Amino acid sequence: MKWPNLKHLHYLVTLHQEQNFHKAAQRCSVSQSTLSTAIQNLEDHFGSQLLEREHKTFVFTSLGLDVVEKCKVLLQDASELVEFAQNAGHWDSGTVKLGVIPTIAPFLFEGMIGGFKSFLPKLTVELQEDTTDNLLLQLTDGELDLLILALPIDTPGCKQMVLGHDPFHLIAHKDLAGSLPDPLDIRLLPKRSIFLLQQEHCMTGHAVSACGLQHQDQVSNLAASSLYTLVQLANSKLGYTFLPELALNQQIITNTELVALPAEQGAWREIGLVWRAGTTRMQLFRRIGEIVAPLLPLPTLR
Amino acid sequence: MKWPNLKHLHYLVTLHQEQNFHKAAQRCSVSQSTLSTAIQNLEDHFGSQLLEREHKTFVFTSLGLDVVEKCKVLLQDASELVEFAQNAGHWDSGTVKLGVIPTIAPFLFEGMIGGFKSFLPKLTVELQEDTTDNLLLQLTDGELDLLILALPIDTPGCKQMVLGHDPFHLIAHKDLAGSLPDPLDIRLLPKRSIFLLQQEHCMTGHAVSACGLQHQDQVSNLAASSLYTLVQLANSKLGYTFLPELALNQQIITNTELVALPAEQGAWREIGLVWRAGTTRMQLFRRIGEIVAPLLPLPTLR
DNA sequence: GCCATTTCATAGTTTGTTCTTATGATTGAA
DNA sequence: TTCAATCATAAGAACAAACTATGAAATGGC
Repeated sequence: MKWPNLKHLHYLVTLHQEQNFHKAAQRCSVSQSTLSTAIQNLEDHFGSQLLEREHKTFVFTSLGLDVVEKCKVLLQDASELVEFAQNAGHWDSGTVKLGVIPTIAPFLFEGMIGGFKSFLPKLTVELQEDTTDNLLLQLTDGELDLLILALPIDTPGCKQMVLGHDPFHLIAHKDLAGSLPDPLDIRLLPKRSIFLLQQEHCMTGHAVSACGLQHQDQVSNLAASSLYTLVQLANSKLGYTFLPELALNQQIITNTELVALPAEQGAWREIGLVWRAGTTRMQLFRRIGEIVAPLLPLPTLR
Repeated sequence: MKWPNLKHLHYLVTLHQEQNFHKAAQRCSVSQSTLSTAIQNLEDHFGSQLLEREHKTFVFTSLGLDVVEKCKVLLQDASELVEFAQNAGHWDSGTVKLGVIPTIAPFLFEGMIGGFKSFLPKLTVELQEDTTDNLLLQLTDGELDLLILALPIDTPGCKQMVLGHDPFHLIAHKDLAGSLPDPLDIRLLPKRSIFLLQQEHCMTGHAVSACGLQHQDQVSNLAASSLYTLVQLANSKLGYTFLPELALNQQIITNTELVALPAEQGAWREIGLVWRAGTTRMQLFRRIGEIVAPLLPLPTLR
């Protein structure tokens, strides 16, 4: 058995990601020619074509694509092995690359960093903020190890662990709050008066379904890119919005003219951890869950 | 990320199996010093001890043992990747290392070899005969790819596929057959008159449970090591035995004075395939199952 | 159409890693 | 004490992987 060189398999994966020899070589800190010959050597070793080259351009063959996928898994496993050995088997040390969505991250980072420092002092945590879709891609590619997302969401090949609930609140300027229907019925609000985030933020979908806003005319066409924008819009009496309690707890509407009104029963999103099925670091991830859970809003009985 | 050399990880696994630098080096076709320094380099790379050396002898540290286990998995995955790429994605070529238990192997080998030649001509099959326990160990270690076993049996981490039934028959010398109770009731046979295989053959357990022989005095203390021995014992009028129909179909009692009597209803073993959960070669294994199944006894309605 | 640019392949050389042989050092058995 | 077994170490040979420089084919702007 002639074993392939993991470094060269990594070149192959990077080439697939960059679709360009030069850029891939740069990312691997080698010269373009090194990467080029390494790929050719892999093809020789396998005795089959991974790329179809034609006139200084190339496409991956379907075998090549399959091999890339398998390489990603193999490299992931190899790096977990090295991490494991380097941490001398200590489950609570090493590095965790943690991804968090933007509607959770700013309200949780401070508490998490403190919690990790106290309860997992040997652990290095690298935090990364991005949308759910991007984070999930990076998770399956091994670029991240663990995600904090809003659930429910479909995560094929991954395991979820629910950490807590995060209820939505209707946010209104105090001058407008008095004229709201009582009991609160969102369907009675003016057309286009509810501001939500851009579609790529999963909170929009969760708020829509949790608050029964499907097919409703009340949602504004203006889509904000952050919760802070929503606060500004509402504070300018331009309309209403929804914010998660997590954000309210972090004083997001302090120093504004806004008031928060409990949305209807059952209007919440769940917050949970997501990791690759088949990771070897479940014990660590569970511990992280135990640290994060108390930072989430307490369940209120209503 | 500095990637470890898979060849060196293989050295480590071999050292663990041989518990001796010299022998391990021989098996890897390198010099003893090569292996010695490779292991030390691995330790440097990991920054932790894999072996405790003392006075020219050594033991694996508990970390070392854990690393060995992970290495086995990694090497297994790597070799599957290489096989896959070398077969250019052709599911029906390459090599399958197939293990079969001794109470099945001799009666199936001829038909299997013919079947594989006809229906999977590009496939190389390496056959190996051993007890269930040994085969399962080799399967999980990646030394074998696929097993043909008698079921039911517990196979953690593995998937099973039932191929067919193999009914047990009571075997008696023709001079003794007339004096058997009618209808046949095994509990009426003389004490210690039934010969079975040694305990390590799973057929013993299957015959015992299928024929209701638990806690029965009829089983002899003499434990045979092969079905051929059982035939000899029965043929010498020393007592009775059970044989699977699979063996009878292969003329195991031709040229003897023996007759086969159908054992009671429900007295059979199942024969099935077993492979590692998570293999990438299921399609091939299913095809192999389709080739082997017709070689097994036809289900007879009784 | 022409020239600059982009892109991947190839050649020759340098660098670095891996392996071998030879040797040393320690232990236990004869 | 001597011999055999066992693992570690050192120095140089063999091999693999990297770099620089260059070539060749296509694309795009002028």
